[in-house]
Amino acid sequence: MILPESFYRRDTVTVARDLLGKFLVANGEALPIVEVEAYLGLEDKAAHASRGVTPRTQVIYGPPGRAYVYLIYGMHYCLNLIAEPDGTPGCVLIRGVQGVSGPGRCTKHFKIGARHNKLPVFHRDGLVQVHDRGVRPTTIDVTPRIGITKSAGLPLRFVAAGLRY
DNA sequence: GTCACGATTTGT
DNA sequence: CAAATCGTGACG
Repeated sequence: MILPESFYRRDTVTVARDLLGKFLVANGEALPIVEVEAYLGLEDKAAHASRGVTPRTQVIYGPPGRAYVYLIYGMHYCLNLIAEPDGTPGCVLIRGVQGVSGPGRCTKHFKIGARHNKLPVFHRDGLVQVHDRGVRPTTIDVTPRIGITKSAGLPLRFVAAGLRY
């Protein structure tokens, strides 16, 4: 089933952990999420939302269950899912799905780009969806986030060590 | 308008 | 280790 909007209306870390094992569906393909990172609000200097509300970060402050897609280094897209209630910032970076490692490779694989930004992921006919197929991670590894300089070291990266179908 | 920079990936 | 490549945000 498609995860409802309420799934995302929780604290960012909880959403991040619960996203492991859920299926990312786009471009006619479905693969389980195996690696994510949580990005918080003003106190998290590595998060785009830490600069406050701007045209770009507005979606992160908006209602949950939307996609936040942005271009990084002028050549790769990163997919995030908005968490927390409307008005509270927080999002989860999809770093990897089964067989595909790296946020840039992930979006490339699913052909996700700028046109997906701000789209809800809980709609039946949406371009991007997230499904629950009853798959759960066997264990979850927790580590610092990758590729950041600010707020480095925080244990906000979550990796599914295995998947139990 | 101008400018420095980045939640990456790939090749040397 | 360095290049590729461009939207965003800060500043004037």
